[in-house]
Amino acid sequence: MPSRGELIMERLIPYHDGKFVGLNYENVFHLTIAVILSAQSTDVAVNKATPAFFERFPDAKALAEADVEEVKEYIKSIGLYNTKARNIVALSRILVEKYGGMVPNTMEELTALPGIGRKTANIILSVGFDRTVGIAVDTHVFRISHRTGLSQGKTPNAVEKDLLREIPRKYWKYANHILVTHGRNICTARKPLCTQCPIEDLCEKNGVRGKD
DNA sequence: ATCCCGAGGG
DNA sequence: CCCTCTGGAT
Repeated sequence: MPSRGELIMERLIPYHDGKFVGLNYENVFHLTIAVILSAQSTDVAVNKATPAFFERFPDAKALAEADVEEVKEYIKSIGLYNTKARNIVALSRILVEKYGGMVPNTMEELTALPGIGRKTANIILSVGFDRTVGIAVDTHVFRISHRTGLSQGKTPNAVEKDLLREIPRKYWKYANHILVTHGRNICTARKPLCTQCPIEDLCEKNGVRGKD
C-alpha cells in the first residue's frame, strides 16, 4: 500500500516541469549563489538579476576580490541584499582559500559556509552534486506539509524529518521542486486554488484556509 | 498588509 | 523558540 507521501508525489508528478529548481545557472557555483539569493525572494526576481551579476562576477575568485558595495548594486532588486552581499563575498573568499575556488560537496562543509543553511545545502547537494541526503524545506514545502498533514513540525528541520519518513527515498531529489511548483501554482499561501488541486482529497484543510 | 524556493543571531 | 533583514509582487 502506497504511503500518503508517495500518493501525494505521484499525483503531483504530472504537473512537474522536469526541473529540480526554477533558478537559472550553468555550474555549481552559480547554483550556489542563486540559491542564496533566492532566500525570501522569488526565482523570477533572482533569474532577472543573475545574468548581469555573473557577467560581472563569473566565479569565486572574482567575488572574493569584489567590493561588497558593488555586489549590492547588482542584487538590490532582490530582498535582504545587505546580508546576502556580505555572505556571498565572505563565502567566495573561503572557497578560494580553502577549496581552490570550488564548492564543497558535504552537508557539514556547506552549512559551515556563511549564508548557507540546511535548505540551501540540500539544494546544492541534490541538484548540484546529485547527492541527495534530505529534502529542502522552504516556505512552500513547509506550508504544504502542514496543510496536507504530512507534518506538524514547527521548524523546517522538524518538517524535513517527518518528510523523510513519509516520502520514499526515490522521490527525495524531486520532492522540493514538485512541492514548490504546486505551492506556486495551486496551493498558494493566500487563496489557494483548491478546486483545481489534484490532491484535495488528501488534504486535511479541505476548503477552509487559515494560516496553514 | 502579507508573502516570497532562509539564515543568523538572541 | 523568537526576531530581523529587504525589495517587489499581490
